[in-house]
Amino acid sequence: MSTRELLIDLGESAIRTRGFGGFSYADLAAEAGIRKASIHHHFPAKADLGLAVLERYVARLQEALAVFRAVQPDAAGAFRAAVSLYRDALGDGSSMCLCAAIAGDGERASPAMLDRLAAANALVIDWFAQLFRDGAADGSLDVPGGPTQADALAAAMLAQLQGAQLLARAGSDPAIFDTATAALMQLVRRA
Amino acid sequence: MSTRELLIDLGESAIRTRGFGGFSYADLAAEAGIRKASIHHHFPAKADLGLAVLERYVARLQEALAVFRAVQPDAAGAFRAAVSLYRDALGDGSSMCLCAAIAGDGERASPAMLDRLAAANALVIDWFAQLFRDGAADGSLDVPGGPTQADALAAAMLAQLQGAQLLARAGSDPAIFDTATAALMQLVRRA
DNA sequence: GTCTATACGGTGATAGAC
DNA sequence: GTCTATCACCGTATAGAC
Repeated sequence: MSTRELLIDLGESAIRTRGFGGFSYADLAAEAGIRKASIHHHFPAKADLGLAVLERYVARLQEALAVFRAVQPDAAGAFRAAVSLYRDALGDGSSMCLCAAIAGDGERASPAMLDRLAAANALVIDWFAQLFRDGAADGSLDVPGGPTQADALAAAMLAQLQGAQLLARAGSDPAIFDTATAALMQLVRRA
Repeated sequence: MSTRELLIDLGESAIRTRGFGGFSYADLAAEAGIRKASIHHHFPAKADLGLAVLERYVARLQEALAVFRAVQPDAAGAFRAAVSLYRDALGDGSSMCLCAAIAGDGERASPAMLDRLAAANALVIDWFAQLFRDGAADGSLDVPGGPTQADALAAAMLAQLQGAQLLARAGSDPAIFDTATAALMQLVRRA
């Protein structure tokens, strides 16, 4: 693995556990086993690293969501896979998905990062909305309000997932995520 | 108003818009019109200020929730009032409720603050749980799953509200909050 | 690509005068 | 209670040798 890739890995992990403002090049250098100045060679400014982390993350997220639709037999299966994705992002309870982590720590991210963040949220919401429409059509999901409510429900779904991560991390207990998502999952899942 | 109170006001506002790690004594001093050292007189360490902000906030939150139950004719009214409280916390779209803000910016808050945060979340969840049980009993709320699901639904409700704030701030648009909460509100509100 | 060395502002915090 | 002055440290970032 290239040093650049390693730095993106470590950067993503750092952002997801401590926020974009919660780590320094010194931290990263120690973890990577190189010096601060070497990081600046790959990412001149911290915002450059943040953007690289975010862009790779969004690309992977988009890919993962597409795979869910491709390999799962129905909308319900893809839905469960997506919820698992957010649950897994919690790790031991100190981490969150990158979007929630960046949104969480205020305005420390660069404008370019905030743009990508908004685009990433929109991407996920659109994916859920389509999923709910398909699920209502194929009968695998019981969408309250029917297909017309798919868009609002999709935004609610993402808010639910990110909010559940926030609660779980505040309580340092990943199990909180399950409690906080069980209700909406039951509503959307056919018995 | 005492300087101490003023500092707590400014501190709360700063935390809710920029996170606990997102403001400095220098910022606060400029806003308050005094010097940094004067702030240290009232709050020797930044964690002291953070704790004071959090404690006052929790006390006020508890009071507000109690008032909702007292003045609203039924559980549905109190429910709507609580949702409005979280909606109003957004301000122009750059602010969040204190709990979401502190939970959001990683581990910059002191252990004492994180303890209070967990307690505050539990307080709100318990309030919602009781509300849902009462609403199911008085018929003003249509609680999915009935009173037995009140606890899980209460956690989901708080996650929904905080997540909706996160999304709204990420998009710099308070209206996103309404979209992201409409679905769950419809589920819980009797037609 | 990585290093040493350094610049420079910001940060939380303290001492002591008024 | 507020001030000036000062502190040690950490943050991002740069220059230039190897």
